[in-house]
Amino acid sequence: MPYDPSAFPPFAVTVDLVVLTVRRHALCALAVRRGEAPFQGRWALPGGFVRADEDLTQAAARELAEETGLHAHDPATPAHDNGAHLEQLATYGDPKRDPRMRVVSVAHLALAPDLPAPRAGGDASNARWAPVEELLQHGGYGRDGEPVAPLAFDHAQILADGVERARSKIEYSSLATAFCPTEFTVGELRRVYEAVWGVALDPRNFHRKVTGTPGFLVPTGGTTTRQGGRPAQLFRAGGATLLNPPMLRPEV
Amino acid sequence: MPYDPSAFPPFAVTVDLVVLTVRRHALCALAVRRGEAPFQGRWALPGGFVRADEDLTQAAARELAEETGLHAHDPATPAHDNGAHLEQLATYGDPKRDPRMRVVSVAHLALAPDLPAPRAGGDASNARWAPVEELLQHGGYGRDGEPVAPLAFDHAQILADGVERARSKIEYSSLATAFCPTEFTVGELRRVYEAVWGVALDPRNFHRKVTGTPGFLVPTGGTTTRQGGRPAQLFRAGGATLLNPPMLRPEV
DNA sequence: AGTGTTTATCGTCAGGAAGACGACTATGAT
DNA sequence: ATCATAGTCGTCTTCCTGACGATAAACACT
Repeated sequence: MPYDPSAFPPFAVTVDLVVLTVRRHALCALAVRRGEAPFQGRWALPGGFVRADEDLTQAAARELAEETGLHAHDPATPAHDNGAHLEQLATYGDPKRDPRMRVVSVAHLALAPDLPAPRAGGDASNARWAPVEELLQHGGYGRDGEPVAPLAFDHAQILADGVERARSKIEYSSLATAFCPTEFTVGELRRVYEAVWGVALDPRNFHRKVTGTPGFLVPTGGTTTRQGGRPAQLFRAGGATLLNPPMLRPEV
Repeated sequence: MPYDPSAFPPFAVTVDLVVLTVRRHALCALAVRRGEAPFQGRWALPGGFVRADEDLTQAAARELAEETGLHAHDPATPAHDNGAHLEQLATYGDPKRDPRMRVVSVAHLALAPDLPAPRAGGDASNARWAPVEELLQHGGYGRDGEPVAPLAFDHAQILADGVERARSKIEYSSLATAFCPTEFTVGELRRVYEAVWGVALDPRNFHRKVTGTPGFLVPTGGTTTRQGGRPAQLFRAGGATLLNPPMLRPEV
């Protein structure tokens, strides 16, 4: 039976990106300002159309590189090479999510260390890192006193889903190291957990947990650095990707 | 700026279903035989095109009802009403996954109790419950001596992802009850875990764990039934959806 | 030099949960 | 009556966690 184009309705397929990082003790997401209707001038998640010959992951990696300069490393890549972690998040396909046409968006979640400055088409004023609480609050006013408009489309929902994925996934995987540079201290890793979960963790118990889990952290031998206080050992992420038993997220 | 159809390539969007159940102590998935090319005559996961005015979840629920007669209950629905659990799994969009055209498939995972007999377009010979190991083994021979062909398209990968999702999700959620009828015993629930994980669990420790987790199981008062041996208390799924601490999957 | 501050790291202790199993109970089958 | 089968209750040991005391090694002052 030959291919019959009338047998199915055509869709546009996009990828949207939830790019998370930790800056100044807060979990932040990359937002870009929309230059055109609909939602012109509003903040949105970065994203774009999937090209005709492109895999979904390729499209997400391409958009990520275009927006941040980060190259995603394949989850298969063993060692932490300071590229961003990239994984598929979920797909959003409400018929009315884009008023122009039928668009199905395959959202991806990317986790990056703090380093990069955002750039959207070379124009820095149209891209920024914003604390996720700020992007998710509906109505009210941001830190700068400017009234906060909700994200465009269903991007608030996508962002919330991405944040929730990140929060739960660092419990039982070594994913939190994706927020850290190649070499990092136990304290830096702890501050990642604290920022992502929005809680305070006991430094001693945290240290015991992460250093006691085999394969999670490997000391780089080369040892100290500073962040104030006593020098700390430097580690890099070990081969272990699953954390068993998991790191427990405190209640309440 | 008006909508410009030439700005993006058109895609076909489908939903594919990983429908799992537990029968005769084995984790089984619903497979349908393809009636047309490509992969004519091969087994595949049930699925179909998303309609122009349909949400992705609606499309998955519709396909599920068409193939099994099961109606999915919304995850928001509180009580276990013997409908199937349905959730989005992942999206597959390799440019070459369908030789005819560019198809993006949003796979969904459904978990159902044992009861229903499969029916695909009214023809029972074109649909069956098959143990997932049998569907996933490449080459070799099935229980009936018939040579086993791999599933059509990338459905082996989708099935494997769905099985893995189910295996990990019953660890920390009450999802295993979706494999049980409305009322069930602790032993029946344990046999679900054993079938999904492919391990043996200690009946005493399992009983202590599930009855000791508040909100997980509620006794129906009406109490006994038989499955051989001493009568057991009947329970139904409680309101708790998260299992903390999780049920531990035995190693090795 | 001495003192205070900050962060890192090691240790101790009590409570909770899980694995291993023993023991007892209530059915149906022989 | 005896056995086989499942369900349910306890016990004991071990491991992990949370709470928290104590020490160590840097820097910023005075």
